Amino acid sequence: MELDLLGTRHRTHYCGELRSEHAGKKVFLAGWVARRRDLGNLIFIDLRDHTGITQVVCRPELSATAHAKAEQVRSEYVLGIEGEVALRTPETVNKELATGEVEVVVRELLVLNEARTPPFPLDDEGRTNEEPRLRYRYIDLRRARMQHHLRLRHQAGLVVREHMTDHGFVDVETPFLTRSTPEGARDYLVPSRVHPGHFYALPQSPQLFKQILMIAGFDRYFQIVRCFRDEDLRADRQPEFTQIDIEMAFPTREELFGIIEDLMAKLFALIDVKIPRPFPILPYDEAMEKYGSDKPHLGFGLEWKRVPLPEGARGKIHVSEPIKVLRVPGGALFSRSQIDKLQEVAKSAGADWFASIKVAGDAVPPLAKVMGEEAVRSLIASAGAADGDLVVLLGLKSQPPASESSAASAAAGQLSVEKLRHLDFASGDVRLDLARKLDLIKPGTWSFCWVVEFPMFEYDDKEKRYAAMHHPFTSPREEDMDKIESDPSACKARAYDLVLNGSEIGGGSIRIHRPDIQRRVFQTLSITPEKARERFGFFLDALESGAPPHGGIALGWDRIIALMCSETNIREVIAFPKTASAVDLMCDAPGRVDPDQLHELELELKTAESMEAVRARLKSVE
RNA sequence: GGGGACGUAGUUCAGCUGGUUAGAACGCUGCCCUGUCACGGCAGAGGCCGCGGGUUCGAGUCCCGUCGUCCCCGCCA
Repeated sequence: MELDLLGTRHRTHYCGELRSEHAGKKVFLAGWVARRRDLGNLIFIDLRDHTGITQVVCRPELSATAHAKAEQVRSEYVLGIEGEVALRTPETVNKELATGEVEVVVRELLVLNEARTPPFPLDDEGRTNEEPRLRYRYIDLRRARMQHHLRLRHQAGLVVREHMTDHGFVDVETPFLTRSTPEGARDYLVPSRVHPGHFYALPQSPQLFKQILMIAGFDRYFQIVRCFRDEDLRADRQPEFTQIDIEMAFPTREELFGIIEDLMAKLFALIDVKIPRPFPILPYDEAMEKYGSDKPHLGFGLEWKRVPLPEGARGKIHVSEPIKVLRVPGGALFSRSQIDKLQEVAKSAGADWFASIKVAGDAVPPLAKVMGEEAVRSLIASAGAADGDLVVLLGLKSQPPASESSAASAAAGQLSVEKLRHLDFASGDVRLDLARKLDLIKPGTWSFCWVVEFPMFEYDDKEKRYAAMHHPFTSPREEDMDKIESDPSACKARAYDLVLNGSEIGGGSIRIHRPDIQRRVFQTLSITPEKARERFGFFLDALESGAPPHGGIALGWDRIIALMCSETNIREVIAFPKTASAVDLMCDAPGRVDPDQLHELELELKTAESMEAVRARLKSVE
């Protein structure tokens, strides 16, 4: 159809703005056709923009041209409407609509653009699958929900910038084209045309840059920054994601926590949530014991305890110590099959020994037959269970000792650090499963906490070496400095995570600012001085140039916004996200490139076919 | 890299132990309709049942492979 030109006309109001007090006003609206109801000689059009919907009415007696055009109009056409705001008669008021007391009577209708029939309905309340939504993201983003999420994200960004600025933090941009540092996640590489055979890497985080900014005397830095990781995706992980990157010189942990807690309070005020402060601070080991997680959900009870086997049970069951006990209030009412299912969860979580005790009056639990009544009673007592409760027991089986008295077998009865962590994590899975089954996770709960005192090092069984649990620039606690070499497993880090409702939304640490300590940490991590120089030489030089004590944190922006929007998937708060296989369905990235481009970069593809050819040649040589 | 779920009309789905011409709702197209707002009425169009192979007299349905989407583990702050 023939399209109209906007000319010099300008919009006087948004589609969600008009109220009864505008009655009689001449207005010009612009927007998309959400719906058209053609009653013959009377046509209603719901005109939509990001603010809402206004009903416009076309009558042939007022404008035959406008009415004729309105007959041709279809969903998602772009219209300009000139007309008069009219009060609706009481019986035609639409209470569902903010603008429902009025309508715009059309004098002139401009069809500014046509539109293809939408590939899916826009008012589907989330029923459309993600694949078509991502392919036609420009349609999907027109929905009120997506508009809300991205606009809230914008507002939240303003809060961050204002808050950080008020506290003396300076927004400094750091490079996207940087150097590959093969610690941690896989890098996205960018070939250099000017330096053939050399590659930039996209930053996994601006970690070293922000530390260097501290050395450079910026004192306090922040950035809302994109980071890149070439790892497999999840509901809460994208190959490119955004973090609020923060670093400060001469920090105390408490000061940083205060700044971040204030920030969180301001952010959640945007969704009318008042969050209690200060946030609880949990040492890592306590979080692992009680909640079986390094990102515990504190929005409900159910706390595990590590306990030794009761005296009487030793030798009767072959389980390493400690075991874990949990009181489930009211759990004595669990059915046999409910308990069986719990056991399945425990086993698939990695706890190979599971038992439960129903506490019901004087009834003797079956477990007493195995370990004796005394032992059972002592376990009930350790769990703090009372009548009507269920006590859940979790453990890892031990090999029956070969000879009673050998020191080796005594040690076999005790869990190693790694095994204990394994058992703790299993208990955490069971706890979350119970919470879901007992419906303990209430919507509207905003349970923040800090987890602190993470282990500095983690022993990697496969690589036979220690790895940094946070990253290699994290400082050990001052009182643990002597353990860097002597007892790495016991060395705690000055690292902290921010957790909300069982989701990790931030992590950081006080950094190493002294080159001597950095060298010692590298050594424990089996990073030779040569390797350290090759990878981080520039940074080590900077550390030797007057690095102040410093530390910071990075907040997972996508996750925070998703939580604020009550979304479980961060793709819902990212305008143009990628699928689980890191594909952009809308623009079909990644894609092949022109051979000329490759030639310019002096790159050559080893296609599957050419690899086959190479293999065949090797075989013929043998 | 591994495990699980799914893939049928534009969309969301149904399709039984394999059986004749693959359905529904919404959407779409045309006609009718002056107070609708999920408008209504009548008529209609629309399908490589993801793709390839196999089993079978016969496959949307069973088997194998492959591709895609989602979730989880590994991996990753």
